[in-house]
Amino acid sequence: MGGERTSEPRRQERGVRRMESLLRAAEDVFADFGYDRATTNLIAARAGVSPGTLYQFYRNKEAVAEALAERYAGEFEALHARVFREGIATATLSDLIDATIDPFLTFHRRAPAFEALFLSAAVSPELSGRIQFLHDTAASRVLALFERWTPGAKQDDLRWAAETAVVVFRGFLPAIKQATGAKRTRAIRELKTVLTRYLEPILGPRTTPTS
Amino acid sequence: MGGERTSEPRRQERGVRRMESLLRAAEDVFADFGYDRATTNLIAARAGVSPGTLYQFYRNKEAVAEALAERYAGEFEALHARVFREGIATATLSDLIDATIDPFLTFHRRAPAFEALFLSAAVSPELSGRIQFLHDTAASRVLALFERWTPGAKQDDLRWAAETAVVVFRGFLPAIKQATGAKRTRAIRELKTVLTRYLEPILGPRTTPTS
Amino acid sequence: MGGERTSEPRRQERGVRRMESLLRAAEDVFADFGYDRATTNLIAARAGVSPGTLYQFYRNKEAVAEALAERYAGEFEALHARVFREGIATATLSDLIDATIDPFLTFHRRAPAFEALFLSAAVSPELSGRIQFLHDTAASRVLALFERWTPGAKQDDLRWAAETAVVVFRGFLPAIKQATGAKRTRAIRELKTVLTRYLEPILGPRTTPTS
Amino acid sequence: MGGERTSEPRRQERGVRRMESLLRAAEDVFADFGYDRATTNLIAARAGVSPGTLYQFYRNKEAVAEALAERYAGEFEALHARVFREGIATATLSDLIDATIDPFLTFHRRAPAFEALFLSAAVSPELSGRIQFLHDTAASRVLALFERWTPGAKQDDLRWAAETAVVVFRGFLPAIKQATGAKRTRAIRELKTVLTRYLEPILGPRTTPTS
DNA sequence: TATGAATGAGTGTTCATTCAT
DNA sequence: TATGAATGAACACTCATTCAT
Repeated sequence: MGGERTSEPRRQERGVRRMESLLRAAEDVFADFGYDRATTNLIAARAGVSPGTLYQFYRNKEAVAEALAERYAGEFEALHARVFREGIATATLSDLIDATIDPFLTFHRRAPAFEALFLSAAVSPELSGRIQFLHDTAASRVLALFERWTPGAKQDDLRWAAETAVVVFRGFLPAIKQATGAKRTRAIRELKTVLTRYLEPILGPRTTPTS
Repeated sequence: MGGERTSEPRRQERGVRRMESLLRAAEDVFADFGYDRATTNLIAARAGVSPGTLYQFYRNKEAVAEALAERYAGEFEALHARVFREGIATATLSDLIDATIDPFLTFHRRAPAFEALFLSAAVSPELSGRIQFLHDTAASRVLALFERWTPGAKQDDLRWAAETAVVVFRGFLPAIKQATGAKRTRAIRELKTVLTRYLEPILGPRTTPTS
Repeated sequence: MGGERTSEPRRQERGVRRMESLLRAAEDVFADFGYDRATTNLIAARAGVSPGTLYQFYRNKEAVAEALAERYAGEFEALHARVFREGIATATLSDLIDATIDPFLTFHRRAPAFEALFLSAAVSPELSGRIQFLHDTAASRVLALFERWTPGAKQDDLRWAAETAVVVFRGFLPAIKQATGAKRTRAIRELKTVLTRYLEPILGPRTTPTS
Repeated sequence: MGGERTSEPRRQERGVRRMESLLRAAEDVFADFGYDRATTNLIAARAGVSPGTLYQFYRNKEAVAEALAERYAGEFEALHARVFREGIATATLSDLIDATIDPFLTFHRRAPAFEALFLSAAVSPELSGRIQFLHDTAASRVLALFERWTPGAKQDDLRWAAETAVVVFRGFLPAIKQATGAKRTRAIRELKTVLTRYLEPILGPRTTPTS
């Protein structure tokens, strides 16, 4: 009886581990080849299982991508929650930008397939929707941050500033990911410079957040 | 005599027209589906010919993409030559940015497959090389422009400024392409604002170019 | 335990059976059409499977041909080892020729695609190399046989005699394969007569092999 | 009027020249690639004309091969007529073999596509028939020669001797074509030795032809 | 649940042949 | 007659997906 009981969770556990390893494999493969050129067989092989097994856990290739996207979205969300939490206390705009940019750069370094998934637009309505959602989420979080930072500003200007900040950040990602060492450092510095100079006139240099 | 003369070229003309129509079809298809999901049969069909005809003019799918990329590169180059010509005479940095950005936005609107070709890195070494080349070309042209504009500045700073300007521009492209009407206008304005504010401290607000 | 043991191999067994049936089908098709005109789809169909299945076991058409050639080469080698074994004890040259020719005729009757594969030179470097190797192997085996039979003879003469014997044998194959019944018997007799009369002055009519 | 008259033949002349150059090109291509891998476009290109032109003179690929085969057959026939003419006056069997073999070796060296055409059996009933016909013609010519040489012999034995001689000759061709220099000479010598030793008991060493 | 064999529609590509000029 | 563009039916091969075990 006890054996029966424990065997069930054990199976689920194994299943979870399988899904985990498949997802990791998919991450590798999507990152290396992009969504289109990635094959489910290759993902399965890299996870050390047979093609059939992959389809036991994911309905199809798209579902694998979506599961990965979901995970990314979750981590992204958690990161947002952490980074944009109410009590973000920085003295200067420059500090604010540092505090915001750096965690996201780390995130992107640890999510190698993020670009591959959220760039190949034509994948699926599901995914296309999700990328838009992520972008909007990011923008509205940034907007909220801006609002807290500069309470009196015009909503519309702040909205565009937030949108722009996100666009600039995303635009820099490829250049930053591709660079290493000193070049990477410099590229990041330029990104922050761009944002600082753009945002300063809008947000003010050292306005203190209200809360 | 005239008949003789025109009879020979007429055939080549037909071929040239076919290549043109195939390239236009390829532009459509690549723009709609991306390189990977585009099929040669679909390109041929959209050009109104059979698959074999495509292969009479292009060795394979990659060759079609490369021909299109070549054309884009040529137009890009011509645009560069025009935009970054020596005597670019603008009073203010803002004007300079207008004079530079606008033609490129027009170009990108008229080259719908540009992104599709120059984004899917894994297409071919040929193409991967070309994208890097285009980027470098753009950056060095911008650098030359900056040098003429601000003769005294530190080379390295200008180089990074140029690089960054190109990165920012490219980063904005998707957002601008996707927007229409007032949103598009505003997006472009934000792009220019970003660039202006970023470059002003480096180039000075209204330094006159030497030549 | 036994169940465990057999359950794993059962899958491999199925695969092995498939490879076998594919190879047999390929043998038919290559024999009927030659390498060039044989199609992988036809081979798959004759094996009762879909095209994809063939490619699960063989990388491409050439690989199918090579697998078949490999098998032939193996059987050929085994036959050689058997026919040209040390203690070949025949009283007369005629007997020797009988003992040598007959098994090879049997082999060639049972290897219908042998000619198709080893004749169409342009198949692949792999195959082209193999045919030369087979020929050389045959010739050197025959040479060794001759040397044992006629220890005192001049090496060079024996080498050419061996080469010639192989050439004559191969030359007769098409005529023999095409003939049936009495004609076949007679053709074989003529082949043996040709060889006997050619070799007698070189090897001597009834020299006994030393070992 | 005279102009009209001469223009007609001139056209035919040009046509004949075209057919000639096409045939020569086909000979090259068939020799290099074999019938199957040869393409009509390549033949046309090597003849310096367009594909369409080829089809103006030959109904299809097979017809090109047949025309070439026809030419070969004609030359072959002429060669036969010359070699096997009534008054062949040689003192010894060895001389007879020399007088017969050598011209045919020359012929085969000058007809590079002969093997390619007459080996790929599966080409067409036309061609398959022709190869059989050529073989039979050769055999019967040889038979006639043998009959003149040895009037008293048994028809059936002579017929098989003739058939065998042809088979042996054909069997040696690849080996001889592939060899050069001293090896070629030796290979030819072995061929002649094989034939001499085989035929001597049947034809007698120096029987004089009756006529 | 896991395997890996099996499927088959679809992709890029070729090439004998036709056709408009 | 000559051209070379055009055709389209194959063909080799792939890969997402299913299925028997």
